[in-house]
Amino acid sequence: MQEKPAQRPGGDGGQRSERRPTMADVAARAGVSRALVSLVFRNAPGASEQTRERVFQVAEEIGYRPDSAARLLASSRTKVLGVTITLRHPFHAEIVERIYPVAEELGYEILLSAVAPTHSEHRAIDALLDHRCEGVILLAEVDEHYLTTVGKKVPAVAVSTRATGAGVDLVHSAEAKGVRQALDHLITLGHKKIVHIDGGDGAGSTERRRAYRAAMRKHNLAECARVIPGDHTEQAGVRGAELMLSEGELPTAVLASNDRCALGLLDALRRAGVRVPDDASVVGYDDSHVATLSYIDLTTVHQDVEGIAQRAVRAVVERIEEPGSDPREFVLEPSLVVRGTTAPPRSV
Amino acid sequence: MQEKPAQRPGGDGGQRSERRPTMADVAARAGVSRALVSLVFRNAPGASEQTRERVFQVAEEIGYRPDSAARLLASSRTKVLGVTITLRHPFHAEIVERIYPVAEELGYEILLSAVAPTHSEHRAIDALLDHRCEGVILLAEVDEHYLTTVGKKVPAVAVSTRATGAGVDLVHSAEAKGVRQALDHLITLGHKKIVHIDGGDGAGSTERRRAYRAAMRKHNLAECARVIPGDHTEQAGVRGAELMLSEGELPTAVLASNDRCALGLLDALRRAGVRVPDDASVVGYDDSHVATLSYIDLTTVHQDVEGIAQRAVRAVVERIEEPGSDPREFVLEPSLVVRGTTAPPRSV
DNA sequence: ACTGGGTACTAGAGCGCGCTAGTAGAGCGC
DNA sequence: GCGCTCTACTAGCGCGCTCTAGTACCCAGT
Repeated sequence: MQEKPAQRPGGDGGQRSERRPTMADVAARAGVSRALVSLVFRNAPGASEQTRERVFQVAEEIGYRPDSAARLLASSRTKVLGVTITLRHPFHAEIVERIYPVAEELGYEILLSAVAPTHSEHRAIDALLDHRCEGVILLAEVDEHYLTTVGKKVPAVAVSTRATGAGVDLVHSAEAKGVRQALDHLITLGHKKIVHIDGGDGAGSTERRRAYRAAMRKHNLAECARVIPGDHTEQAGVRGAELMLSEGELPTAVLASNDRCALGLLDALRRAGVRVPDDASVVGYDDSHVATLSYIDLTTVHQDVEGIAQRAVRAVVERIEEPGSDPREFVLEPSLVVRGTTAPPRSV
Repeated sequence: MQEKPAQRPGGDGGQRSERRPTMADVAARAGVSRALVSLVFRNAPGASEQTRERVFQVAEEIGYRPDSAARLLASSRTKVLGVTITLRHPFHAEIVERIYPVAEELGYEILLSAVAPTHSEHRAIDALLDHRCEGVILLAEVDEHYLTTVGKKVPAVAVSTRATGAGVDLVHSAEAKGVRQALDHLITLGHKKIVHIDGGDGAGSTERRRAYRAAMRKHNLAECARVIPGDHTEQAGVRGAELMLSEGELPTAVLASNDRCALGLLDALRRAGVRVPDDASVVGYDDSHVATLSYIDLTTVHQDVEGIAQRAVRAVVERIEEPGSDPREFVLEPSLVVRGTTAPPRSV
């Protein structure tokens, strides 16, 4: 790596302003008390419209911004919500995008903490707690034991988990219903040999697997049912495809554990000369951003991201603002989105 | 959506502990002064090994954790670094994953703030500043004007930008070198008709576009040079492919703006029956996670993610710990990773 | 015995804010 | 004149921590 000096900034030469202005500075310059400034910034009654404007104007002039840390320390209320995410999971990104506006509407700020290889769920959550979040929304998976512990310290809501024993609010899709819709669609098209590549122990996988088996049974296709172990990554799709291809006879349709898995599957099939949907149909799960892309055009089970975000935020906020109620479970309706990767099987 | 009561947690019934323990609680229980506890937790000298252990033990017993907000308020040093990210950009996720361990090693904590449709760069940065970050690492793009403003308030480093006038540290790849390597590779294979789908005004695009033109000229292929306008999304790749296909005669090789663009391109080409790399070669840029997947196996320009993360963190930290030096620009070496999407052209 | 210099610890003043309790003054009825 | 209420503002404590300037004590050395 090479290092070279960059151009000097013009004008003031990049001098860091010596000290961040505080309320006292604003108060002094506006000729009022510190308390009055506090009042104004909290939007509390008790200041004349005139003074209010004056304070805001002075604040603007000297570049004052209230210090979250201090505010946070002084008030019991911090109005901060913590959110844990798994960076690699696009689904989490989409939920977070929807969380921001809802939180803002309710007057809460969002603090993010990522789960990464060197940054465990525990550390991510602890970081949030240390910053005095009033509540947490857990997108990243957590073991039930720790979830219980967290739930005792602070209002928490876990997304896409079924840890009903942890005593925290739960938000998730009706997985079984989604799977059922997907299978009904495929079976209506005439498919019988429908394989499921599952998501291992990932979020919602158990429910989806179970629902797959139940639906196949219901349609008297129990003997055609087959679950190939996988996970929620593209690799799982590729491995699933390779396994099926090596066995010579392909199923006419595959229900993937999620969209990422479906993508891997799609690509591996196409590489092998299998045309989708002509030779085989593929259904994903999540309806994540990529599924909607024209070149992928994946038939998939849509998760109500907007609803999940809404419910998650509202649940924590409600619990923060009036604690004591029993833990609740919010179940959102999934819906099948039929796109270009499903069609009737050949022989029909 | 349907709501149902979840199971009540066992034992203590999910009672929120009334008050979070403080230093004073630890001090009282351990029979020492508050200051001593502070000492111990800051790992400062001046406490006997015996007392130190005792304090830690008591803290553990009553579940004490130092309060970041208070600590942050009291000390001039907060040891917190802010990072802005664009949620949709996997490349950012990969950098953040590498940032955590480096920051930890240097004793800093990381606070994340996302740029989303309803959460602008400005708001993301402001949120970080309000939480008293000592420095910020900006992965999400910012206009030079605001970058300058931020740089005056706090040590900042911008990743993949060339805003040399903003007076902040800059970290980026030697884009030109990466492009040159890619083109050298293609030309050595025998390609002449090499098209570039560019990244519009996205990070690094101008440099890549310029380098592409320069390299074509150097190899006396200026008359074959062609830039198709695009951006950093899969869509750009698809549109580029459609455009080229509609014109009847395909180039023998395409340099995409980044991996996402290459992916769109790849898929659109394959759909149209164009075999890669037999009928056309494709090169991406970033070497992001997906490129390495076996079913994509994309030849691409590797960006030194580890190096970028390392330099970015070290740069802010150095500037925090000894301010006053001139803004620097760190340039990291890219390297071409040859995988399965490039081969000699047909006619050779 | 008196200093000197450690080590182990403590007192107490902030950090920037929120918030309760209070005051000063204006307006009003009697 | 008096009390009363209402608006517009202020004093000052405390949130949980850091950090400077101490104090108390012990063990040399003279």
